Amino acid sequence: MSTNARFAEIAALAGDPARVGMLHALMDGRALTASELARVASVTPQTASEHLAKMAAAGLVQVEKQGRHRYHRLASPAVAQMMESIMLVASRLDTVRPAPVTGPRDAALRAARTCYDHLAGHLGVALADALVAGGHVELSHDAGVVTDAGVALFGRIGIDVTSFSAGRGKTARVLCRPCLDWSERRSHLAGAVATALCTRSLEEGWIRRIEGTRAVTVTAKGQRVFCEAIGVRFGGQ
Amino acid sequence: MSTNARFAEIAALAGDPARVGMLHALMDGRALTASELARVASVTPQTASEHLAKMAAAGLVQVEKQGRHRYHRLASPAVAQMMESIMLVASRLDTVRPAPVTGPRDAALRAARTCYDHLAGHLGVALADALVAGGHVELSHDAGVVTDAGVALFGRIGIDVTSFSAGRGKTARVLCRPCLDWSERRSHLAGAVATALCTRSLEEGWIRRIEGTRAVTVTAKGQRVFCEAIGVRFGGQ
DNA sequence: AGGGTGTTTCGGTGGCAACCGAAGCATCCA
DNA sequence: TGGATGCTTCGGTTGCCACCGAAACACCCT
Repeated sequence: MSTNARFAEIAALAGDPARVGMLHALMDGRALTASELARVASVTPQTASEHLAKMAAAGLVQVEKQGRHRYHRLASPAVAQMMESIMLVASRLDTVRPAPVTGPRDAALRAARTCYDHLAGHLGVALADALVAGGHVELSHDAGVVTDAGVALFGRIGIDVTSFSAGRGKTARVLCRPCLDWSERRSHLAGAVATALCTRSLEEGWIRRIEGTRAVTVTAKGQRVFCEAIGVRFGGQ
Repeated sequence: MSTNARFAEIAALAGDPARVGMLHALMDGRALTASELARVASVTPQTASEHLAKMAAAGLVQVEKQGRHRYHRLASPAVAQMMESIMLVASRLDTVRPAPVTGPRDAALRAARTCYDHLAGHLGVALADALVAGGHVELSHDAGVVTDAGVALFGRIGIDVTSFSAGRGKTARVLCRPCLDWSERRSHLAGAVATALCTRSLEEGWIRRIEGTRAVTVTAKGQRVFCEAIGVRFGGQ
């Protein structure tokens, strides 16, 4: 198959509303069953099955059999990044937004959500802002670095930045990248450090997943930690 | 329109072989006429017109009228980055490649090409390798920085790295990002510095565009400069 | 004005793919 | 072993869309 055709195949797969629903639901990195995905996409199980078979064949999702369930997950971080980049174009930075009808569910998503393996939404942007303001991270349009002060800060909340790049020598500090947030229209942090921060936040109960969505809530403990350790200012403070 | 539907719309537009051909041809950042795009996509002008109208309406391409020609270009760098990320997924890093039938035209593309605004292909990867090997750039999976030695090197070939981040203060060195090369399967450089390098290379005649494609050739002068200033080793040396 | 070229609009056709109902497998449980 | 549940395969229908020929439109040149 030619390069062009293969490209079109992938994009076309991502171009169906039902499949978009499924892929979107998988964007938090978890593995979901076929019926769960059928539900989020609002199609019957048969139809979902076809979609999933196609996406699996094309290498967009991976399937894992477990008893009578079949768990599906995104095949690779590259797929998640592709979704992000399409979302970015779809959010049309250049045009005025036509009355974004945001339901309550949407509001939670905009407030805080996982973006495959890191934090996004208002929370994600606030964290990035605080880290930059505190001199712990330096961000440009294209890349980001963790400063020495940042290494110390992450160490204080239990994240060993240097461990991520063992053996890489000098690149120890080059561990994050900006990721344009589709709801906030500003950069939040992605990359190894951001992944670690997200993972640790879930482990420590600083944030909690809202069942069935990518949205998360910040717990009271989380607010304290994010405020005191990182300097995030939440609404009203 | 809901977020999901808009996402699907964009991806579906990118999911047609003819449109892929056109978008691909626009990936070097130039603006092409409708008939040129019809030719590269192997469709009649009427069909191309429809495709272009749709893509323009969706915000994928921008149209500029000039006399009886209509020049089309990618609407934004975000679109180019979306294309790149889809290409990456389409190249399937995880599977064995099924006999990549590479014609001579493909060979030129693989050797050296522009990737929207920077250099890719064998040349792009060789440049990135040389810069990393020389300690001028540090790259990780997610980000890259130009070292002090790198700032000096770019200065010697007429690129003032510090000028790119005027007013940004500390982020002066954070100016590049890795971009996985679909033909080489390794990272080349993207970002502001890479853009400047590409632009300057064209200006100074170190590389020359091959008419009608994204491919470029390295001139004798270019070989000398890339070798002596940056330390790139070309085949046979 | 008139011919030539680049581009779009219109109408019609063909093919593909998303969808569902029904039936068939696979797996777990009693 | 029989029945429930999760999932897939099959067959048939429907609707959409890519495509082209023909014709109209826009612009340039002489």
